[in-house]
Amino acid sequence: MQARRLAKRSSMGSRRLSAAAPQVDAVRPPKPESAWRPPRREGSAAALEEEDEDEDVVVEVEEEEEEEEGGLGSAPPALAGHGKGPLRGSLKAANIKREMTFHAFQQEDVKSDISRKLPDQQFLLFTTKEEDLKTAETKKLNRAHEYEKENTRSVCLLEQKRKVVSSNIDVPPARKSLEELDMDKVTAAMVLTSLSTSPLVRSPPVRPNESLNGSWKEGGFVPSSTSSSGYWSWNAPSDQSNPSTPSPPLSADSFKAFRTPSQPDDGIDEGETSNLLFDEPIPRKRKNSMKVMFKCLWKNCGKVLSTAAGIQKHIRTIHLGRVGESDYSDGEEDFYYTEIRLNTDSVADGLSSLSPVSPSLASPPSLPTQEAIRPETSCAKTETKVMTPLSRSAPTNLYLVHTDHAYQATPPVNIPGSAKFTPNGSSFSISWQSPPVTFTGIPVSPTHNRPAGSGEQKQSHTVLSSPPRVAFGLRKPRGEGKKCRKVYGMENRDMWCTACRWKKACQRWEQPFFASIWSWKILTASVHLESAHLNCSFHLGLQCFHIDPALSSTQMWDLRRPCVTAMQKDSGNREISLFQVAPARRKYRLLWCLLSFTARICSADYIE
DNA sequence: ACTGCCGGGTT
DNA sequence: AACCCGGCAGT
Repeated sequence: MQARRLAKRSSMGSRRLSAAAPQVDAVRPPKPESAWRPPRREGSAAALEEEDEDEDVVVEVEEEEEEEEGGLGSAPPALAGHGKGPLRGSLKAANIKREMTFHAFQQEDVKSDISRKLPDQQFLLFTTKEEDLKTAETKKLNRAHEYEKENTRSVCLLEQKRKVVSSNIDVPPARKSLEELDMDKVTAAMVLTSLSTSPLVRSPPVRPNESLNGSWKEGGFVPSSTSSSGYWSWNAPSDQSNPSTPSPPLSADSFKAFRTPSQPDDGIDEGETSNLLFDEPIPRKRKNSMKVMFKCLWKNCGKVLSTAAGIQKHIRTIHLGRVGESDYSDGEEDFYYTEIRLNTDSVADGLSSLSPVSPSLASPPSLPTQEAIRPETSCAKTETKVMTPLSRSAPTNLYLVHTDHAYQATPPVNIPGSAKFTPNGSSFSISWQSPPVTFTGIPVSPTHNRPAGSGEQKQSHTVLSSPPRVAFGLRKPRGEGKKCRKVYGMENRDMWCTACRWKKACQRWEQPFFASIWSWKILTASVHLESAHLNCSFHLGLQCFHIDPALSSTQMWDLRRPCVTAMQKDSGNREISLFQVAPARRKYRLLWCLLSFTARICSADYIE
């Protein structure tokens, strides 16, 4: 058998190579492991520039962005040296953004998010576009009409999106321009006014696009026709909107958390970051009922604190062992905690579930997930349990997916068809978090997006109350999304994701990051690398991303552990702007992932 | 009939 | 663990 198989495969493989090539253009020849050495703070950062140039920019906005570059002014030390460096390129992600309902708006978010969180890190680079923004602003008026047009074209964009995608990493300008600040103020005012603040929602810098995009301003990011692009839409409605928030003014704390000491105040981050995450748009309905909590993601910890500072400290001192520097944060803590937003309504549940202990009990509605049932690593179990309960209240936690098999990692937001909660537990309906945000158009596994299917789900996923109790067997509902077999065909079996190759549930086409959209915070995502090599690919949502070894090798960030960052365009409609991976045992841990598309930073933690 | 993928076996 | 596949179940 084996022989047979091997033979078969080998032959296929060869075939495949040729076939596949096109798709993976982004990928570069595998690099020796050496590439993965632990990052050296300084030097390595060579540039990661992605040359996306070729890509046609779908969005006009981007044009501006690209120009800018100069603004990197205050890049993190690590980056600074590089000069334009690698990351500097503006994230072209913007292109995509348009496609997305979010539009420019999102981009900004992304940047901001990133910068915010990882100030030290390359993310700063992202922030960048500020300058662009400036320019944009000036042009804003002129462009306004253009944007509108674009919006109208949003639909077209969908198609286009495939064409373009590139992502460059921008070096974030450390500071905001005055203009931006003003804009931010304005925006912030708007947002604040409409929203109770949430960490997520910080004053968004006003971007040209944003200004144009009235939809979200209004009460929510309603998918305007433009949004049609539709992938995402905001349903303003619910209060649940995640972002809403937080009593605890996370703002300050939370922000800090993200910021690196190195760039403490630039307001940029804030401004930028503040952008909104998708959440921002949600304006109106924010209830004050939302509460933000911060949960430690450290294995077997699960501690939940009300402030980012608190959780950071907890992580620093307890898990990172930095007692002495308890006050100093380099941002690493960010990787180990996540923010959870609780709707007061559900707070009770959430809290109960939050407790590191016995969460499982808390979530009655949640169906028994396979995971729960399956024997898994203790960690996994723990996480699962904890998360499950949270799913309702704190989806973010769900992102942590631990599976026994990497290939089974569940996308953080895996919403199996009809809003069922999949066994993986991690799945939860998206609705929960971002009630306001509805992911409408994702081509991919539509099923995931539709929580609505179940009667329980309220209109438009808005609320994710509880997973449908459907008695779903252990068997995962059959995925409706694309599957590797269909996509690549039997002939290209090698191109299939490992899960498909092993006849397991396909993950490649899942949309793990959806969730990320709403939770701008670092999320633990299910994203994982398929192999231990840099030149491996990992799947985010629809796309299979290939890590470019070359870039990776040049981009090293000081995360205190080996990690690599790389910018990559995806070969398809989605783009991954930047991601970092750190080796975690044999696997690599995806620390952050930025999808221009989603404009969110995600972190994935792979647990063996 | 085809496809997805679970459950469990093999390497 | 990684890999594979029989066979069930959904389409």
